[in-house]
Amino acid sequence: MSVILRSKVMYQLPVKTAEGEFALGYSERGLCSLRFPGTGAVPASATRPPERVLRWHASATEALLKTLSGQPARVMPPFDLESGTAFQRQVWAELQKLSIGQTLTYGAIARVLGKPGASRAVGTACGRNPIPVLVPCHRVLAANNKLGGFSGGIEWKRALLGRENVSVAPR
DNA sequence: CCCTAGCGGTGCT
DNA sequence: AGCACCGCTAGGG
Repeated sequence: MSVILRSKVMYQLPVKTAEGEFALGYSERGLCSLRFPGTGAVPASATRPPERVLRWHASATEALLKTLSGQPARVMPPFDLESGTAFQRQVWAELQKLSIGQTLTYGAIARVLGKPGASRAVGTACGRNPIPVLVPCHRVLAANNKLGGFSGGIEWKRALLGRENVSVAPR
């Protein structure tokens, strides 16, 4: 009777910011995706989302604006991260423990998970994070204070960290 | 700086 | 089952 549900995006709603329009996706369980500006138009919902989703979106909007400005989010919507593998969800859970300006390395997360050789796999899992910014994969750096990668575009990572006053090694 | 070997999880054949 | 792909890392030149 237990079934692994793919987190289906049922509603997509926009968030207008100074940096452009983000697209937030919601399943029946909560926020399940965040797309950066310029990654495709936000499709208009055929039907008006239920109140519950609108409340989630209000929380997510505030949290996103706060995080983009380098301030702690006061509220968060529920996250639906069930689409991930067990390993990915463990990594994403570690990301959620990081507050503004707090960073870890890929290797450190691997060690925390008891898999010290899995730093590269941690990087891949970060890259699959469906809710960047709010699940702060941008706070994971490579060894020696280097920037590492970012699926949403390395300039976004640099900007997000800069807003949080995190200094990163040049090159 | 560069290059290389080794690494683990994932997804596609 | 095999294999290529990766947001990595440590070590060496």
